[in-house]
Amino acid sequence: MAKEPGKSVILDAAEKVFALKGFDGSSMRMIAGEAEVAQALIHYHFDTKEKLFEDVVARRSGAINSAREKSLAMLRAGDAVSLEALLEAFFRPNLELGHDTKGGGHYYARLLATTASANDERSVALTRKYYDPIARLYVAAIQDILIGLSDQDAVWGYLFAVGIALTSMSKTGRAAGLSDGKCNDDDIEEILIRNVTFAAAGLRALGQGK
Amino acid sequence: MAKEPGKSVILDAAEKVFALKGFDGSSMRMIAGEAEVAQALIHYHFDTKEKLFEDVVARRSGAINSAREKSLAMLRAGDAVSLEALLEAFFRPNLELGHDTKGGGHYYARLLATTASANDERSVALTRKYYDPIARLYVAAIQDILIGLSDQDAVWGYLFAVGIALTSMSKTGRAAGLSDGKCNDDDIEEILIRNVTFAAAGLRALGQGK
DNA sequence: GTCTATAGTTCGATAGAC
DNA sequence: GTCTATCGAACTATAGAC
Repeated sequence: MAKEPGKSVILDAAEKVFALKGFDGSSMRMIAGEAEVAQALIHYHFDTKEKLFEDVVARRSGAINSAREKSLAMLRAGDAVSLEALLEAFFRPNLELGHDTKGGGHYYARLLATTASANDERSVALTRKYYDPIARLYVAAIQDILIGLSDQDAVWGYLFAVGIALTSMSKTGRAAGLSDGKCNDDDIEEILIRNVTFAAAGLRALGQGK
Repeated sequence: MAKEPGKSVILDAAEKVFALKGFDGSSMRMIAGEAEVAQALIHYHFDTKEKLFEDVVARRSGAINSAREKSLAMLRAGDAVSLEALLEAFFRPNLELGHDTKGGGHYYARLLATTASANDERSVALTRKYYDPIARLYVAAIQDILIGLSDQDAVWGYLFAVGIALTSMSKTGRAAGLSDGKCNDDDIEEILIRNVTFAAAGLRALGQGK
C-alpha cells in the first residue's frame, strides 16, 4: 500500500512479538516468521534489533501524542475547561488503544505498559524521548485548571494518573478475576468513567493539601 | 550464615540481575558472575532459570504479604478504621521496599513493578499466585470501610491504587525530571502522603458515583 | 556443595545470489 | 527489495571430577 510495503508488515509483526515477549524475549527469527519474510530483510530495513524496537515505539507514539496535543489545544482554546474533560482526553486514547484488536493497537498498549514500568536503560531513554514532552503539557494544563496546585503535587498527581492509565489500558483479566466476573475488561466506558472520577478527586484532594 | 550460604548469595545476585535486565535479558552466567560462584552451582540449587526466578519472587513476596496481612488484621481488630490508615498500610511497605538500598529490596521493587505490568504468561501466573490473595483481602477491607461500595468500584479502585503504588515505589527519577528537581524521589513521606491522599479521595469519589 | 569442561541450541548479524 | 546460507558468539543445561 505504501511505497515500502515490507516495512509496515515488519513493524506490525515486531509490535506484536515485542508486546507478547518483551525486547529480550523476542528474536529476529520470531518476528521474521510472524511477518512471513526472511530474517535478513528486517536487517535490511531496520539495521539492528534495537533500531527496530525504537521504530515500533516511534510509529505509535507519534500518532498518540499528536492526537493528545490536538485535543489539549482544542480544550484550552475554550475557556473554563473542566478537570474531568482534560482527564478524559488523557485516558481515552490509552483505553481505545488497549482495546483496538483490529488495528493491533492493543499489542502496542501492552508494550507501552511494560516499557513505562521497566527500568532498564533502553526503556527509560525511550520514555524520556517520546513521552516526557506530552507529560509536561498535561502537568501545565492541570495547573491551569487547579489554580495554586504546587509543582510537586501536579507532577506526582500526573504520574499517579499515568499509573492508573497503565493498569487499566490492557485487558489483563485481573479485574474480572478479582471480582469473580463482575468487572468487564471489554467495557471501555465502564473503565473510563472510573479513571476520570478517581483521578479528578485525587488531584483535587492534593490541591487541598489533605 | 544460614545452613546453605550458597543459596541466599545466589538469590541476592539473581534478584539484582533480574531486576536490572529482566528475565530474558538476564543470563545464568551474569548471575553466577554477580554471585561469584560457578554457573553449575545455580543449577544444582535451583535446577532451571525459571525456578530460580520464581524462588526470587517467593522469598520477597512472602515477607511483604505476611507483613501486610498482619497490619491488616491489626487494623481490623480495632473498630472504626480510617480509609487513610488502611491505605497507608498498603502503600508504605512498597515504598520502603523501593527505597531499601541496603537490603537489596529496591532491586525487588523494580522487579515487582516490571512483573506486575508485563503480560507474558510467566508474569501473569506469578502475579495471580503471589499477589491476588492479598488483593482480595484489601478489596474486602475497603468495602468494610466504604459501606455500599460496589464490587466493581472496589476492585477497580484497588487496581488503580496498585497502579499508583507501582509508579511510585521505584526511584526512576522521572518525577524529579518532570518537575525540574522539585520532586524528590528519595523522600518516602513526601510520596506516601500523596499516595494516601490521592487514593483515598479517588475511592470515596467512586463510592459517590460521581 | 562446588568446580571445570562441554554438549547442543539459538541468537544477531552479514555475505552474496537474484 | 528479497532471498538462502552461514559465521561466530552467547545461551541453558548437564556430565563428571573433587
